[in-house]
Amino acid sequence: MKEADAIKLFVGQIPRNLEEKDLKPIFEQFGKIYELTVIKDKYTGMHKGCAFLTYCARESALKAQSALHEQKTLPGMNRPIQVKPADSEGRGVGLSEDRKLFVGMLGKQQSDEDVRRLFEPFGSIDECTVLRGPDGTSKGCAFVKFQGHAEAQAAINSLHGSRTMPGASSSLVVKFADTEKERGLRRMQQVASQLGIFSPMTLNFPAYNAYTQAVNAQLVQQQALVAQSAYLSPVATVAAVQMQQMAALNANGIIATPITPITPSSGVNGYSSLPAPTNGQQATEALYTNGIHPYQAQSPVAALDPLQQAYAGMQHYTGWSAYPAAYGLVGQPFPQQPTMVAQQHQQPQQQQQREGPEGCNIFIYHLPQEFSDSEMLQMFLPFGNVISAKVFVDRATNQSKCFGFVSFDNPASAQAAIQAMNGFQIGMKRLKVQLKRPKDANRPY
DNA sequence: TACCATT
Repeated sequence: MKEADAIKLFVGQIPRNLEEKDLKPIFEQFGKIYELTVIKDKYTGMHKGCAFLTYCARESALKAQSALHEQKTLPGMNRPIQVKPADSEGRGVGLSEDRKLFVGMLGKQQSDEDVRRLFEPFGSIDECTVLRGPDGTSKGCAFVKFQGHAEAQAAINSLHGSRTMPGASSSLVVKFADTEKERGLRRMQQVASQLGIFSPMTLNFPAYNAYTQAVNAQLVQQQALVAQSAYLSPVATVAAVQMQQMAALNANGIIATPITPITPSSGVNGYSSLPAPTNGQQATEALYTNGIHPYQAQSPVAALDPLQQAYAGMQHYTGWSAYPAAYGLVGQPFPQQPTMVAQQHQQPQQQQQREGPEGCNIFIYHLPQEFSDSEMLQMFLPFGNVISAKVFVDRATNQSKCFGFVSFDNPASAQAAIQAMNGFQIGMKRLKVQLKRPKDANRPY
């Protein structure tokens, strides 16, 4: 079926709305395709914007690479498509991890070529890309991949901090790019800052002892929940913990006050009788000062996958663990254990825009710009079985329109989600969460 | 002060 020396290609810069069937015509003009797979998130099934492509013939792969790589830009993308042998094909060349550099503090006007010239003296460059925003302006940083680790290290040694580029606010940064684990962590931190939660490392507030004690007590419960749900799915676990924390913080005005008041179920954990910290930072610091976090050495989390470990890791750094106070605090009965992710684990495919029965579908507005299907899904997973989660995207720019729909398989979940999340403040905005209007609602007859 | 996308 395929030649013994066939090459598996990695294809990058694919719009997330294109599936295999859409991509096939683009690639089959270079030969018969043996396999074409869009890369999706293992747990959520979300399109990652790239794919693997194997032609039956080696020659077809070479033709496709030379015709397409960096040559053509797919609609909605701001960089040309990437077509090159997958990392797994690398013979002799080391993993990209230890030879790929992140370069920061570049001038906004520096191009790929400018950066390449700067790094050329240190060795052969495989890849050199300035990162750009949706409007095409440089983010002032780039990736530079050398063929070997030593060359990359040499570039760091002589270039890092060596000069200040025109227009840059400080001297050139040259370091190894984040590993996958670090990227996960960084994403979590972004979400954390979206929610107005800050690193305890940067703050120095006095500890809240009573609060800290209460939180400490809750940690036991939290560990139990984590242990339980770990059997379902790591993401579901994380989502559940995260959402309970968020919802509870929200309910207590620690990071936000919902427009729709949530009545704390009093006395579930005795929390309501404790002095509430006036803001998230104090809570964070209090916990951190005592060195408490829910994922100690013996925690059941120890054996979980990298994604979850990334979350667990973040708790060390960002003090996310400072917000567990919350258990049982959400007025709304806490949603049944989410199972959608676990199911999807077997069948990650065709997560189309399914709609639930009337009363099961909710409309969410004022989503953060950077929330995609995946983030919104995670946000609502804890309220029940999610049938679909769709953020609407501008077709021209591929940018979120900041609203979307989530469908559950039962009305109670939808109500729980509305109750807990309507008015939830994120940054300067509050989520609007309400039942989706039935299709024919506004039609006269 | 930013980290694209590798099953």
